[in-house]
Amino acid sequence: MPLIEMSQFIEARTLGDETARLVREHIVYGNYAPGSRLSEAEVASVLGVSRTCVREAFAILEAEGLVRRMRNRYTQIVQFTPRDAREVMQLRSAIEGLCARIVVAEHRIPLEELERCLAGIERAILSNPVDRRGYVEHDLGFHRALVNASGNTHALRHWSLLEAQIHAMLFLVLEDLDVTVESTIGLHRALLETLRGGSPEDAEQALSQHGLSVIHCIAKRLEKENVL
Amino acid sequence: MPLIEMSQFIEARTLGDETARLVREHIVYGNYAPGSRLSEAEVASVLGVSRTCVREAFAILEAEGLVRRMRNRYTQIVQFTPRDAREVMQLRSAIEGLCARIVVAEHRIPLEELERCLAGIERAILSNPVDRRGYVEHDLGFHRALVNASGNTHALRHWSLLEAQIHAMLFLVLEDLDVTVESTIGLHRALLETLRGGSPEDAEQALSQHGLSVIHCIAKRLEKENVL
DNA sequence: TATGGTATAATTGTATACAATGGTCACTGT
DNA sequence: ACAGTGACCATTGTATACAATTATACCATA
Repeated sequence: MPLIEMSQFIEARTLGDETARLVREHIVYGNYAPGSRLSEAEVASVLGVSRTCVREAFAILEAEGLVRRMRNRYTQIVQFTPRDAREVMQLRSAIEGLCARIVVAEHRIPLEELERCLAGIERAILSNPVDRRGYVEHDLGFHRALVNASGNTHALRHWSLLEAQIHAMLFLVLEDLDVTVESTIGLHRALLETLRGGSPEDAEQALSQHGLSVIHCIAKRLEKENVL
Repeated sequence: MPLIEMSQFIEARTLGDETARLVREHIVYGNYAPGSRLSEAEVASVLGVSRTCVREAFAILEAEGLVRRMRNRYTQIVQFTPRDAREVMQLRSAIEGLCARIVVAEHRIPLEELERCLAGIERAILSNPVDRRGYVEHDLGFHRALVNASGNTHALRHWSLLEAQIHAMLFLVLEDLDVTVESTIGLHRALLETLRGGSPEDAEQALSQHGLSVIHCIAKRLEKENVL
């Protein structure tokens, strides 16, 4: 019996795609300050690729809403305003509400995966209450699992675009995030209970509310950020 | 008094952006058959630009979900399955529901604009009942006006991505669209009445349902399309 | 005939060269 | 001193050249 040809499953990537991925990582992890300018030549030399690939990457990232290319001038990291935070979180809530409804209606709740994310959140908070990075990852993982379980690939695509922006915003306000085991775990456990026991409409409402409830704290923090 | 400097307002575009725009037009108007392959060199020569710009355009269009680049092989127009239609319309419904709720809650219903779109729909159907192109444009215009009026620019961005895909799908099934003045105008008038008189929740529900109701007919038609 | 391998063509991927644009800054004239 | 001008520099925009990969056609062989 021949070995499975893995090459079919490993998606081929061009240097342009790979560059986009690397820069995207830097953006969502807050390594580039919002509003700062990226030079094509500099990124190219740092990554050891040609400017052509970097330009392709920038074009992709602009389509994803992570950078803005000022034609004939420069491209800069998008700087999220409190308004952006509100709008993005509203949109996210709508999508997650939709997916929650589907997931409950079609009995596709990914219980094990959600539990694993909850455990991850708990572990991240307990192991290092100061460093919120692990928390952010697992929290987003929880929601991603839900969206993914809905089976709506287009919803997942759009949610992923929002995730990158949310991730970037959260990493900006990491220090101000007041996450305690009780509140966060409590909130997510409540969500899980609604998913298990509630109607599709209950689930939609719950997820929608959950997303909206975070808007205030992020927006307020960004307010200060932008004043600086 | 000096003339207003228009150059500030006309957004600068690169050839890559412009190429993306042109190809996008062709896709959403159904000039390229779904699944057909686009050659970089051919597009470049037709438009009289270099392959570099075409590649940038393809990268953008892939990020928008309109083409798929098969690395080292070719890039092809995405072919929507009935499942895609369902997923896209579900997502669209969720976003429009959100925007309808906002618009009603914040008393920002763009009445004149919506009325103008309704008139446009009516005119398009009456003037040429066979050619549905005008109808599609004005129908989408109605919904775009609503999303736009919500003031949520991110919702508008994502909705626009969906619009392109929906536009492409509708132009595929134009002949099968059975739109009569009574049904279409009636449905949209009902929406308008709910927006004017109903609660934000009523509006959300109405818009959400409206979008979902069209899924069936599009999906069924695409089923046949894909069999061919 | 079917299979498989090789040379060749066609196409995409990447790098580089050159053009064009915008900004900086010294210089000039009032 | 200050506004305006122009040369220069840095950066982006575009085209072309070349490398790498994939597809095709043909021939040899079983």
